[in-house]
This record gives sequence, C-alpha cells and structure tokens, in this order.
Amino acid sequence: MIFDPTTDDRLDRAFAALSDPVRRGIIARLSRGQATVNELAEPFEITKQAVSKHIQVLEQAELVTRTRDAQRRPVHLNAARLEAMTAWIDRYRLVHEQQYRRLDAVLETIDGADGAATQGKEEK
Amino acid sequence: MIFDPTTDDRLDRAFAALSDPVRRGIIARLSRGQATVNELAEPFEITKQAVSKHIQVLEQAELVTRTRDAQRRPVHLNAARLEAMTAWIDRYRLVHEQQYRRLDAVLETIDGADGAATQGKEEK
DNA sequence: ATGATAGTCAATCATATGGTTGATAAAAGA
DNA sequence: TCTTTTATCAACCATATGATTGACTATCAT
Repeated sequence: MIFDPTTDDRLDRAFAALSDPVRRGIIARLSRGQATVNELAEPFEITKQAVSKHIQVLEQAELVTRTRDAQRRPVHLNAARLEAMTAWIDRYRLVHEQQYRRLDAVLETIDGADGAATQGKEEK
Repeated sequence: MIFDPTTDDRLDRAFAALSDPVRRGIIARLSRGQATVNELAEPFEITKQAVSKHIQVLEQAELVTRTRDAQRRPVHLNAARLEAMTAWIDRYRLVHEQQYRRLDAVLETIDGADGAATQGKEEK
C-alpha cells in the first residue's frame, strides 16, 4: 500500500459524486451560477428531498458550498475540486502518453530488425 | 430532463470506477504499462478475486481493455476514456470560469461604485 | 398570529457494492 | 498424465446508495 494521491478519501467522494447523472446535472447548472434547491430540483422528476440529498453528497465531496439567503440555501460550485479531479486524471494520462512515446522510440531504434517488433510486450 | 452529455451512462460508470482507491491504484499502475491480475493485486491486501472484480468494473467502464497471453489476461489502460472524463469536467470548469469573468466585467463597468468589489469569493 | 415558501430530518425499502471463501477452468510445465 | 500457475465463477454477507412518504423547522408576507 502506501500510494500517492491514489489513496485520497476526498477523491473517492469527488469521483463518486460525479458518478450520478442528477449530480452531474446539478454541477452543469451551477457552472452557470448559483441556484437554490428548488431551482436545482426543477428539471428532475425526483422529489425535492432526493435532490437535497444529492446536494449533501456534493457538499461532502466539497464540490459545492452553500450560503444563506433568508429561507433559501443557495448552492455554489467549487471549481477547485473539479480541478483536483482533472489533475489526478491528467497525471496518469500524461504518464501513459510518455510511456507510449518511449515505446515508439524503442521501436524506432530497432527499426531495421524483424517486423515482429509491433507485437512485443514491453517489460516494466 | 433531457440534458447534454450529463445523462451519459458511460460517464456514470467511468466516474464510479475511479471512486475507489484500489481501482485508482490499478489505473496508476497501468499508466506505466500493461499488467496481469496477479501483478495488479500484489500491492493490495485484498484477495485476487476482489481485484479481479475491480478490473471487471474498470473494463465495463471502458477504462481498461484485456488481451490474452497463455493463462494470463494482461490489462491495458484505455486513455481515451480518461480523456472523456476530463473533457466533461473541463467543459463546466470553463463555463464557470467565464461566468466569473463576466461578473468581473460587470463589476469593472460599475467601477466607481463602493470598493466592496474585492470581497467576492476567490477560489483555491 | 396565520399562512405560504424553502428546505431538512427520519424511517423505510430495494438494489448495488466490496469483500470473503470455496470450487472450477484453462493453459503451461514436468 | 499430474501438477502448477493464472484467473474466473458462485454463493454469501455487511454496508452503502437512491428513492419514497410524512413530519418538522425556519423565514418571509399579510
């Protein structure tokens, strides 16, 4: 064990939060500006209570924050957490891409050798 | 209802897949090149069967693919799906950012007004 | 004070998820 | 053939998740 940011509870929650279409819909809506629970619930066919729960999930994932406005509880997007997610993904996308370049380079070096090179399994 | 890519079953699975630290560990490992189930299971304290299930989850999310090599079933990263995830996130990050710029522009137009403008909430 | 508006809390339910153990399949090695 | 290696299948269990209904709290409007 003892990994890198791979073992990060906050990422667990962030990714889990975005695995639901309702919550992604909420995030999409909030990207255009804050909204109340009622406003967020309107496009969906589920109860307001269910949407309220979804918002709590997003809040625990720190993807959104809430303020007060009389009886309203406007919800705001926290873009910093979205950024943390892409940072994680891009990190490994980049490693993978570089790994490919490295393989390409190797194949290019061999070059003149037998054509069987393309099927090769590269060692770690 | 009837949203954009927000209602995409493949995204559901992709985000759900990355919500588990074991599966993120597997992705991290695969970014450095293909690996067998045993190799992938080695760093974790859970059974090989459990890891096998995790790989199936990643496979259904299309984040990895599998080939054959005798009794081995090497697992490979599918970076295209990672890219689809960042594409979704970045789309709304961008909208949100532009929304901010728009707000900034408005505040700048008002300008001469009270200096309270700077109190707006800055991210990260 | 009364009532409407906005939202949460609590109990409940069905299904999904992550893990286990034990049995089995498939290919390689002897 | 018999054994080892690699991996999956099957049954099972505990907990988490998404949704519902009904009751409740808090704030605003008259």
